[in-house]
Amino acid sequence: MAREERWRPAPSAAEALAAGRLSVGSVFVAFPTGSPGPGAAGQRAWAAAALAAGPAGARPAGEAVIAGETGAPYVAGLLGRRCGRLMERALSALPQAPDVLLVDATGRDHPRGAGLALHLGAVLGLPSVGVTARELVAAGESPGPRRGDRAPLHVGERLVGYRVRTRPGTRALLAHAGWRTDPDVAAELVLALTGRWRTPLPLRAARTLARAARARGEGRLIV
DNA sequence: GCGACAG
DNA sequence: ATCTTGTCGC
Repeated sequence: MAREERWRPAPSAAEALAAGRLSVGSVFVAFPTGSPGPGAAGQRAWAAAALAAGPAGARPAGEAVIAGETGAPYVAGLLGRRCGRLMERALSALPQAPDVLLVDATGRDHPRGAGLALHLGAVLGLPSVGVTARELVAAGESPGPRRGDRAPLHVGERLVGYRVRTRPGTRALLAHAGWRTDPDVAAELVLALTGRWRTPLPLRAARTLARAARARGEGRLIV
């Protein structure tokens, strides 16, 4: 594989979004309500992708929902085997490809340096950034209390991302460098897509879509 | 041996 | 991830 050039929105993620020159694709996988344990192989699952643009990603530009089965049981460090295919299918079903992927998974914070966010970007040929609530193998202090405060996350000596305070009074999120992105772009993008909510807007949209599909699939909702 | 362990 | 219980805020 040829060397991949670093990607970064110019002049900044926030300005590119505001100017309508940057679209973001996000995915979320929902699992059956009340299923016991961390998750088995061949389990029913619903994956939704959301395409967003505009300031803070507030403009919906497309969506896709698919149903399927998990490829493997949940094992920390092997999330791709469980959710990779589902996420790939949902993202590929979007009406158009986004400029960057925002994935609910780790990037370089991984035992082999390649979490699912990084994999998805490589497979789909798109820059990617990871967002999680906690680290896999990385370590770092927690950031200050104000929105925008950040603290570095390291795996050994290598900087792999940042803990980012996206909203005061809530737990910091982890922004992970992914495919063709570095830790600073990851943090910048996550901050540009948050404000009112702790979670980046496109990720929230995908989560809502996936859970609605699950509700329909479980017969809990009409429409 | 014990706890930790992305979603 | 999902669940549960409780609290705060719109």
